[in-house]
Amino acid sequence: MNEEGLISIGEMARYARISRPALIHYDHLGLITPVKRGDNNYRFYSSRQLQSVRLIATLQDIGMPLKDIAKLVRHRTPENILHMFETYGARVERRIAKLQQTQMLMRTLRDIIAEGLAADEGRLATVHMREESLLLGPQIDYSAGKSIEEAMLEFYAFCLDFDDSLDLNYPVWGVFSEQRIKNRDWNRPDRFYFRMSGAPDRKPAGLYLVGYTRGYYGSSDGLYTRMLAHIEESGLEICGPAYETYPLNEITEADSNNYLMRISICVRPRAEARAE
Amino acid sequence: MNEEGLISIGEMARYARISRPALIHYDHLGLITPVKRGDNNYRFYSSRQLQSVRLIATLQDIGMPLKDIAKLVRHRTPENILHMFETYGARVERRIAKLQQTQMLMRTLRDIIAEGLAADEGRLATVHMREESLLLGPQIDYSAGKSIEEAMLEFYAFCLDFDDSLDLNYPVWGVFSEQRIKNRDWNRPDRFYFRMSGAPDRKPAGLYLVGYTRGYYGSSDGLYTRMLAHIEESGLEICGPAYETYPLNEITEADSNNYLMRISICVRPRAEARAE
DNA sequence: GACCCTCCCCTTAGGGGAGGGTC
DNA sequence: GACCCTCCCCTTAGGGGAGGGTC
Repeated sequence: MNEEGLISIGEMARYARISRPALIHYDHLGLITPVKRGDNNYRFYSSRQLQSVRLIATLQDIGMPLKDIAKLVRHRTPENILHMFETYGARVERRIAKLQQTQMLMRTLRDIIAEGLAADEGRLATVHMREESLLLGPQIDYSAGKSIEEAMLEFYAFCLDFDDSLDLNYPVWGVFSEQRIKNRDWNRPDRFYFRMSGAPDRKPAGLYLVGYTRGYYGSSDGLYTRMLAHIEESGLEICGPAYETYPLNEITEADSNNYLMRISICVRPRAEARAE
Repeated sequence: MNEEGLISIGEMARYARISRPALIHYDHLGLITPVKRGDNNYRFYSSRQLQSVRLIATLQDIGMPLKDIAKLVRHRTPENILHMFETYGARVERRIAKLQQTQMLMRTLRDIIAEGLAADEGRLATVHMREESLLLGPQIDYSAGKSIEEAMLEFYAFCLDFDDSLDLNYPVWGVFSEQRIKNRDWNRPDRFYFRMSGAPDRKPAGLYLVGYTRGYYGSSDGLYTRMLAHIEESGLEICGPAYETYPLNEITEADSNNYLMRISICVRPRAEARAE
């Protein structure tokens, strides 16, 4: 600080928490010009200018281009400033909502990946699973020779139809009906679904036989065969659909033969067994 | 969609909500390459790639540079992805907190400006004011010939000392002690303060005589003179400090002679009057 | 030694054509 | 007519020096 109570560019940078080059850039744009230049051409700012510098930095931080800031500063009136607060207040609101959505997404993906890492790949386990909320697509009609790729695209379109602001970030998985499993028709899901919190549909809580296997999408035959045998041997019976998920997929694996699939089949003790 | 269930770049752009040039850019960087090129050199993406495109777009949206995304995609493993979620989850958390702070700031500034616009500039009014939270600086010692500019800088330094993550966005205003007002020493506040919610100090609720005047910082003599006369005539007496604020200042006014100052002096009915 | 000045070159992530072919 | 391709030029907001002076 000099004897007039003015501060150098370095001091202003420190107080306002912006860089020295940024202040020089603002000066060049005429956004905020030091109140004085020394005989040595040094810039000197008044402490009153700190508030203006901070406002510029804050507006920039919430995404206002310097060009627009300059225009606003040139034509500043109470009305223009209030109008800007309204516009940008709404933008900041939306931005926060978006970031919170992204946090939800990251947590969901994290849980999915963690499950993949924790999977006991060799074993089949009968466990009680909690209810999950999911967005369930329509029944897929394969009669016209529709491919899985086509069906998946239709599912994406269905999701956008359901909520056109939906970000299609979540992995798409398949549901297989009891009938289809028993028919050993293991490569064509009945429906696709997203697992995401707040979705309208439910995977019911209950007993599921859970198994894991490695491989590219659709290489599930071996696992289904083992699971059906296990159901037979263990006195269980299928009592609902099977859900296929890929806890480890192209997001985490470079080698597509290394994707990790999980199948969970809804089961219960067999009728005869229960009658005993 | 073609017969293999693949989609064109335009379709991918629509589903993933990013621009066509952005997809081409991702392709050039090797970030996400279409599964196929047509004989006409058209790009064709598989529907499975939508998830990857969305992840890239989302990571970019939360501030990850494409270079880092490319590195992560090249070396993707469950562990690396989980680590990235942790790092960026924390960043998003901080970002949200910052944006919420900015919303608070915008609301406060909006209220201040709205007050300035609504001010009845000619009139003096005795009103009951609510408590306000503020950050009060130390008593200013003018004995060593300290200027107001210097004192204000010390106040800023004091604030950073109080909380070094404080953004100095809020306007700085002055408090004048009862003694100083009576001494007609109207140009040097006893303390500076910020008005901001959540601050530790208080402007007490109570009765205040409120007046407004236009002019540059410090041109308050005329208004104080009128206010003291009014207090005398109205059977009031001063019972606490005066608070000076500038509802309209360099933020909203290009002409510095047009700043709007508000003085609120803590008053009560005079003792003799009360005794009647 | 720490600061300040003025060039000047460089970067990121595409947007916007031009010029030409394709469904 | 709506899409797709490959250049190629342009933009925003400074960061990082070089080369030289100042407290």
